[in-house]
Amino acid sequence: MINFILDPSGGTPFYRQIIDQIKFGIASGNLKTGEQLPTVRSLAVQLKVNLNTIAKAYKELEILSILDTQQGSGTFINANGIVLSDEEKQSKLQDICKEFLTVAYTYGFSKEEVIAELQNNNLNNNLNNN
Amino acid sequence: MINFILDPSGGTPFYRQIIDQIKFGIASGNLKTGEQLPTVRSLAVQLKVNLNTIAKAYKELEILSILDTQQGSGTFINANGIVLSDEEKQSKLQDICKEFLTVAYTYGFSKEEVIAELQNNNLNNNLNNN
DNA sequence: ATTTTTGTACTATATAACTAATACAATATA
DNA sequence: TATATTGTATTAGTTATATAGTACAAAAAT
Repeated sequence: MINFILDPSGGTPFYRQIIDQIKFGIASGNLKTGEQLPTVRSLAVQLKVNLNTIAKAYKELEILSILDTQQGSGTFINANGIVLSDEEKQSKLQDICKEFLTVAYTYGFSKEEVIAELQNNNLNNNLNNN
Repeated sequence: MINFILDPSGGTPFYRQIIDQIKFGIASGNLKTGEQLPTVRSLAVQLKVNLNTIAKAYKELEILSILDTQQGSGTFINANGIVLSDEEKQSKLQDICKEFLTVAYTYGFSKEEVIAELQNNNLNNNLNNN
């Protein structure tokens, strides 16, 4: 379960706020594998936006294999995060690490600093089966 | 020194490609502190875009204190990465680490995996004075 | 002091992004 | 088999983004 909330200021599009909250919900363990998300209509009503805005968020996450959706029944958290081959996983890992280090270095942080902070971070997830 | 290149396909805006290449140039050590970047006009001619496109990239990096620019003389790599107070630095470090871990977890990577890959990464920078 | 070089500001335009209204289609349920 | 529930598709309108053309302003160089 997760409590969706939209911030109209700040400039971040509604659909992206929803995407981020779902991603963080998974990463933090608040959304479990197989769990059903609110229907596009119910969440649209709750957040006072059009149902297409919700559908757009769900769709993007479905393309990433984060969600699993069937017309008629609903949208669910997919089993094992994003599905990639071993080569793709390794390449993706290198990509996101390089991107992250570039940002960190540009801010003046050292590799040791970021690793220490990562180890200190208590964000955890419920999907790992590596 | 750095060799700018623009990819018209791929959808990434020209000005953002320039920003990314400068950031990576700094993170990789190919751009040194105090080094002058090409003038907005010369780079615009070289890349066959309008000078405002270059100016927009330089401007965004100047706001982040990554570049230092003076009308009449040119644009230069600023001394010490982004300038922040200790509190701001710590907060920023936590922010980017949380963001990074969320992405990593969503892809199914464990904290150990990303730390191992970070340690394995040989990207280095020339700005650290921590 | 004049000219050249450098970044800046203003304006316009085309494209993309975002959100909504509403109709459609597939599945589940009574 | 109807009907309700769920996601999907189409269309439209508004706003934001990206880029360019051109004029302006500040600093350096002569």
